Amino acid sequence: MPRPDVSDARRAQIIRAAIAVFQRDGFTNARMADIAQEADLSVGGVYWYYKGKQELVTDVMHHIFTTDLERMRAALDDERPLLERINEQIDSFIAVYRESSELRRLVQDMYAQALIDEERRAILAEYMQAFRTVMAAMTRQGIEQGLMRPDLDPDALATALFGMFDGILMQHSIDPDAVDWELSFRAGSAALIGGLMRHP
Amino acid sequence: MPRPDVSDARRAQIIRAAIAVFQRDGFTNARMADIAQEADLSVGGVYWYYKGKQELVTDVMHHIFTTDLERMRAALDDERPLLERINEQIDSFIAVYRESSELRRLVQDMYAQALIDEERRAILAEYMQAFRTVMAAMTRQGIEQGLMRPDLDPDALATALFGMFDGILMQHSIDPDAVDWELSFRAGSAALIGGLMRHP
Amino acid sequence: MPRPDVSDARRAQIIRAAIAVFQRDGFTNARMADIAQEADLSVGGVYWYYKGKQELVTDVMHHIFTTDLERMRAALDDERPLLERINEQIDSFIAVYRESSELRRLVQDMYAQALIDEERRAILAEYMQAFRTVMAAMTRQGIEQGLMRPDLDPDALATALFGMFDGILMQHSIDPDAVDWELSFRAGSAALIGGLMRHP
Amino acid sequence: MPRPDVSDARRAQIIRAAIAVFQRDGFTNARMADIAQEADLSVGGVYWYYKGKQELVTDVMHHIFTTDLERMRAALDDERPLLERINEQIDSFIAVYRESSELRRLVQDMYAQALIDEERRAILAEYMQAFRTVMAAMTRQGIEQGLMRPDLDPDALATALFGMFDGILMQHSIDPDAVDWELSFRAGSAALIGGLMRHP
DNA sequence: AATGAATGAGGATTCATTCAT
DNA sequence: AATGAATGAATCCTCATTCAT
Repeated sequence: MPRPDVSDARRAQIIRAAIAVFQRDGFTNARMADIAQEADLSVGGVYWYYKGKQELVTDVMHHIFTTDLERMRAALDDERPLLERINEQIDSFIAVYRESSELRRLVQDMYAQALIDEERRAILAEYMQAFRTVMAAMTRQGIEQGLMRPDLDPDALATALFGMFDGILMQHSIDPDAVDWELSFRAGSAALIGGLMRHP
Repeated sequence: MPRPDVSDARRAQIIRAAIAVFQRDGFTNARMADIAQEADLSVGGVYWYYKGKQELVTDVMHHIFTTDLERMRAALDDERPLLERINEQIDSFIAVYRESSELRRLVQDMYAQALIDEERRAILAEYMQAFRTVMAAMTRQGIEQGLMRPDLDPDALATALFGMFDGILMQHSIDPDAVDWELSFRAGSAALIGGLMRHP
Repeated sequence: MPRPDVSDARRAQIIRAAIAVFQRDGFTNARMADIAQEADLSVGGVYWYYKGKQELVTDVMHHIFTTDLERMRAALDDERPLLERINEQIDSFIAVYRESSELRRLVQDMYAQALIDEERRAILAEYMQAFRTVMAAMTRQGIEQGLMRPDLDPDALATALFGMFDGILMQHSIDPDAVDWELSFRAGSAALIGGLMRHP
Repeated sequence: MPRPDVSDARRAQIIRAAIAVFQRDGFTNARMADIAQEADLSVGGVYWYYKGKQELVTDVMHHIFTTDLERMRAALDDERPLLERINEQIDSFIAVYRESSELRRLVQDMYAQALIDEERRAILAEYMQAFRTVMAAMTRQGIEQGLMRPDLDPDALATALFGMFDGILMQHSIDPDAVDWELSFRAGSAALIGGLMRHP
């Protein structure tokens, strides 16, 4: 009678612990021993499932972004009216962050890591590109449908919109008391999208 | 006859070296020995002027932001027409980054550091607040002057605008080939500010 | 009906795997996990038959030398003419090495181990002594039979002869291209034995 | 007033300590911390002078062989009678080992290392080749001068002779009580060289 | 003022060994 | 009998910091 395979459970358990420790201490300061303890494992136990700290960091990054990426890609094939979908994207962006704003610490650290490590940079680049692709496609549809001004640059605007969201969260994580991120999200996107409309 | 005090020159020399090394390797990976070498000093020489790595990092952060902070504060007391001053802010933001885009690596790292170290968080928070204050004051003036819609939230919009700039640069630093930051800057701010106007 | 006892087969299987891995990586670098894999067993499976790495190393050493030792001891009771037996020893030494020169890596490693571990030293000492005993006995017979010069020291010459063989193989294993071990064997033993003869 | 440069002294001090520890524990088992302690330094102190354990091992190997190598090479340019020089080589080989027989442990370990590490193999190969070159050159001179039999293979005999010396020491280090290495040296080389002579 | 040799705590990683199943 | 997940002690190496000169 073979024992049930606990590999997936263990890996999940380790990832959960790693996220917790990385959030608290940052990728560089985090110690493997602490991750092991947080995962109720020995150091060697963590190494049974992960080759090393690098791989753990990379896997955490993938793990963090996977859900978001899938949602964004799904939005591309959506058939509903444009403004509805745009607002849905914004709403889901807000919802995700509201539920797990503490993950922001990780994202911030990833941005720093990306400048030093090529593999991590590539992961982030893929994620960002996916978001921009969705936003740019929506703008293109808006232009085609006559909703938006025809002289717009969809890619530049997608970059600006994603940047706005990201930059607002950044400020919130640095100074939570001074920044009402949700209000800024809504005000900023309303103004920005308003500026795109043909007859505002 | 006392020798001339070279302290300021030395500190500047060390800061310059530290910026170079921090940019290349990140705050955490950077080694004091490398900074010393870059500054043409011995390790002990660096410690003569700086208590330790922490202080050096902090000082670099202050140094990086000081110029920007002063320019922004000056804009508040400016008497010229609003749109002119807004555009000037945008232009100078662009100019600064164009000349020293490699400093972005440091900023990104600072964001990560801020989540771990309270003192560094405070420095960043101050800088961000200063920018938002300037932008919000301008929006308030725009509303008072009847240029902009009266239902706007100046603070939220300032957060959104600063976030947009910062977020665009973030994307550019992660994926330079995929992001035309200057175009995104101009397209984004045009749309955003356009959305604020009473009669666009 | 009890299952057939596979213990001996398993041990042989493990020894075979251990020899392969020890040859490749050396005793110290070799990992139990690799030996287990090579033996198509789990790590725990190896430990079922062997108390630990130490015992495995020791057993491999015994295993390697057993065949040689038995052949040498047989030569002592041989009734054939002296020179014939000497040449046979030399030929079989050559034959053994020709067929399994890769085992030399193990022997070399054993010599190093012997200096650190007393039990392993004893195993080697026994093997070497057996060879010397055979060679010395032959020399004594040669002197008694009037073939060789009466002033010879049989033990010293046995040491020299065994050393010569061993030392030639050592050089070959270090620098295979520079050393024709078989030629050196034959030239060396011809000269050495020639120097022992009464009327050469 | 600059302090005197202690680098050479320190390196010598570390090498001395490393030799002691390597002799006692073998290259692989030896711990950097023990070497540091033996050298009256901290671990970091050792690393100030040596990049790592590898470099320390390599340097020790070079250090051990340098003297021998130089003596051997000098013998090639010697103008004295052949037999005198041969005997001198043998005598000096004996003298060196008599004074530092405990170094043999290191040599033995090097042989084992050589099978695993290419750089170390090359160091040993160079040393062995140098010895063989000297011995072969002497044999060639012996043949040319009519002292030795013309059908000899100088290279093979050089290999055999060096092997004999090395192999005798090997046996001595494994079983000091059973092996009179000096006697074996003299008996073995007398017989071997006797076997080379034209009119013995 | 400045040097740079020296310190030593800290952290990632390895691997022989164990043991619940 | 056999598995293989899990343990944790051991060890190499790094680097911020100190201090005698």
